[in-house]
Amino acid sequence: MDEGTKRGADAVEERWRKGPWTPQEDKLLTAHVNLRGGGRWNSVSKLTGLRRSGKSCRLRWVNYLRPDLKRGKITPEEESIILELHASWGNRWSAIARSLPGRTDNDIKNYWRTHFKNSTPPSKNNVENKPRAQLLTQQQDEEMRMTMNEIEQAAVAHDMQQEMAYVYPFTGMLQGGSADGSITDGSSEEEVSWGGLWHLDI
DNA sequence: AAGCGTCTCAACCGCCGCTTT
DNA sequence: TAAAGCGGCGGTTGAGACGCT
Repeated sequence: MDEGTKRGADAVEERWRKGPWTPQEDKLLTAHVNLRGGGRWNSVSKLTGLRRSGKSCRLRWVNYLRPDLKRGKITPEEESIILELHASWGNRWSAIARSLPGRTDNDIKNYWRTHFKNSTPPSKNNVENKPRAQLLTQQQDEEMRMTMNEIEQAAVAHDMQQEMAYVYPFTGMLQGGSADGSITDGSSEEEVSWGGLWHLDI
């Protein structure tokens, strides 16, 4: 059965914009996430006035707008991590991405397809044949080992978020916004505020 | 300089599983 | 408890950039 017919929210598709994001849309989304945080992506699209689905907003943020994203080529170190983790986990790109701070599952997926798809090394753990639950347990063990490294990286990401707050100072001008980027309670005013932001010449 | 093939990356689609009602 | 809503994930595609002939 077609997803669009089954799921009501996604079924009204004509009203959603598709295709490449404009700089204005990027700024709106960035400002909103900086102000109110991620998650609840459907409400993000409503509150910002963006004619994008919640899924599309999430994807844009996760793959492109996040301040802690690392740009540029995959380094040899990263490549060896990808190879190692892929041997253990298979195509679990999001899990692999969590072990490579600043890289998205999309980055890794694209990189793998380009460089290794047609020369896949034999998986030492034969991951393709393992049940998902077993994979998850193995993955959790692996992730536990990465924890200390991730804590360090999170600290770096926190610094970068503060930097973003500097880059997008107009977010602080909005009603309900606070200087430290903390999330405030939703109100009937916020739609008005975001509607106003949508019309800002930014 | 033009044509062609390859690479890179942004974005969409469909499915799955968790959460909420 | 079942259904609906939603977020997350993996697979796939298409357009633009780039390099080679």
